[in-house]
Amino acid sequence: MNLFSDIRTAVLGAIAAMQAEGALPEGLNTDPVTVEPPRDPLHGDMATNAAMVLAKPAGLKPRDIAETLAAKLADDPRIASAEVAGPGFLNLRLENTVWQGLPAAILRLGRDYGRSDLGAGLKVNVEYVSANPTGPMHVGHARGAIVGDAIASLLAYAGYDVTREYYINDGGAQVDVLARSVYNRYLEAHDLTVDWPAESYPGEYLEPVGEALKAKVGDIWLNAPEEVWLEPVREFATDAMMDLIREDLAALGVHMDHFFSEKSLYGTGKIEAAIESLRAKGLIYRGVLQPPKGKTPEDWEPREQTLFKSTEHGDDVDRPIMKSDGSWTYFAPDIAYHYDKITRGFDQLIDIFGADHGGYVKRMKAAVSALSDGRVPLDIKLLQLVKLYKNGEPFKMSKRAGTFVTLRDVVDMVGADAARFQMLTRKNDAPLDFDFDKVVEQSKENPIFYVQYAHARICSVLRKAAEQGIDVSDATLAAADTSGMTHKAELALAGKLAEWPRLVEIAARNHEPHRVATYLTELASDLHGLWNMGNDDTSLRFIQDDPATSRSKIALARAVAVVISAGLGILGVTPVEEMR
RNA sequence: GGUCGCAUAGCUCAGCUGGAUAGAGCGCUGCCCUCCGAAGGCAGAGGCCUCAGGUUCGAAUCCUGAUGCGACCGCCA
Repeated sequence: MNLFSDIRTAVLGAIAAMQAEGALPEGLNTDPVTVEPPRDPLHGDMATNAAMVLAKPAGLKPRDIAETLAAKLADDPRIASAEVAGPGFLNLRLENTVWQGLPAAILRLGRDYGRSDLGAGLKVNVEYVSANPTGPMHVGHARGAIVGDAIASLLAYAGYDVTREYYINDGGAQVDVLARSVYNRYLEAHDLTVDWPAESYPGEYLEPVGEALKAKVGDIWLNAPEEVWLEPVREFATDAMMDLIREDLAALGVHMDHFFSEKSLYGTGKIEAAIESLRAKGLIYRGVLQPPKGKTPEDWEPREQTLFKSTEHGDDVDRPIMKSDGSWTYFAPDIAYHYDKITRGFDQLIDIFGADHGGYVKRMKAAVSALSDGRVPLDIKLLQLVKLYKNGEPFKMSKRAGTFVTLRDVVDMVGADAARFQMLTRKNDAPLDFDFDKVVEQSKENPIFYVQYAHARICSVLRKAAEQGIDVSDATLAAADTSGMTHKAELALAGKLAEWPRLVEIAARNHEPHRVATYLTELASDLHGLWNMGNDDTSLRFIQDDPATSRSKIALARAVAVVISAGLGILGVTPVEEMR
């Protein structure tokens, strides 16, 4: 249920009635008609721009349309008044009964209040994290994991059929480097001394992998040439790394539906098939690229390569898909991977990348556009850096100094809930400050605490009421008589709850889960405000002398808790019932 | 040089995909617990929404350009 769309439907009905009477021409596009909360509550409960957006196509004055529309809408039993204001706004005031009925409706629906059919079951693939399987994940990966996961949850809540996917970069040269590093650890496990080349992963986390390899194969590869062991060690090592990564993700509460191996694209004809698909559209050719404008690399020399004509789909230059030695560039498997997603029937694709991959957005979008003939939209979210702080001081990461912060470190230090909420308080294209002390601080400065505190306070009221023998089950609360709910603070809180389904749709449409965090903070603020009003005006306290009145007050509070719980659920944060 | 992103209160940031007098937290000033959790709340002060054009009934929001900051820039993923 969504009060804003309900009223919008009423507005559209009134417009249709005016058309039937000849007061408005037929065939008007009503898509731009919105019903939204006015910025200033004094203007009413809801405002519509209908008269203003219809004025021009209808050839009429906005205020004239608004006057007629207002008269029609005033007949709606839910609408108390409709007033024309400003350049042609129509300010609507709803009957108190509408707000009074909201808590019961929310309690009946539970956390499903706010669910939307916006997605209409469309299949969406959200690809995120996709860290190279060469070591433990660091804080940057954590942001990607959390944001991707929250987008996936948000879209699922908004009615999309969502698949969470991880692309394992196990096909490139870096996994060979990993394999050699693990082989070194394997040699060390046999008490041999080894040389570490510059290109290697000397981290201690590979020691147990070397030990495990020794335990598995014994000494059979000690003197074997690389051709013999490279392939099996690579597989052994990447499996071990993926186990590590899966554990790290689980610690954050992230669970993928599908892991897609880049390696599975090689030698299976999948890359060739994807490229053939492009070739069939006339988008593959042999050619020589110009050097990048303004910055010619020292060793630049013209080379003929196999190119993808990405410029036909919005890119700035065509992109190489095959190196001059005939092997694929990294772009080729990326094309094949996205081709695979398209052929699996996804209607929309979302990729979560680090900001350092910004240069690949256009070519990737071009590839998806070409492969799907423009049918499948690809949205790429670029995540800015996470800046770490400790006690307000910048915290520099350094592998050598031993202050390299892994994803697991973050979870161990602040917990998955605090980490998740904090990472979701900023939009993706803004850098994020992450202070290890502030995210666990118990004060209103810390939004996660502030929201949790509101939820805990409500739970506290429910416990207290139950102790006094008041039945606070949702079913009983939903049946409470809320006709006494007339104070403007209570009605305003109900109004905030009415915005939840609308906010879900806006956030989902934009793939912006941070809006949920922002909304929850506002909702918590309203709850705290009402709570404190109870200090001066005892009639606003949730628990009253009379059980029936108590139930009607508690119904509103409980509805707030339900929405907080639903919102936190989307963010992957567990609502707490008491602060300790 | 090119591409992309960002620019809003002293600081950190929201701002509903174009709406009315631009919001919150911190910091500053002054208040509120005999009362469900004060771990909270209320009020005040604080703005050229970087700048210049444009689009229209209307712009912090969309377009163009400028300035500043950041990321990236042909066989590395």
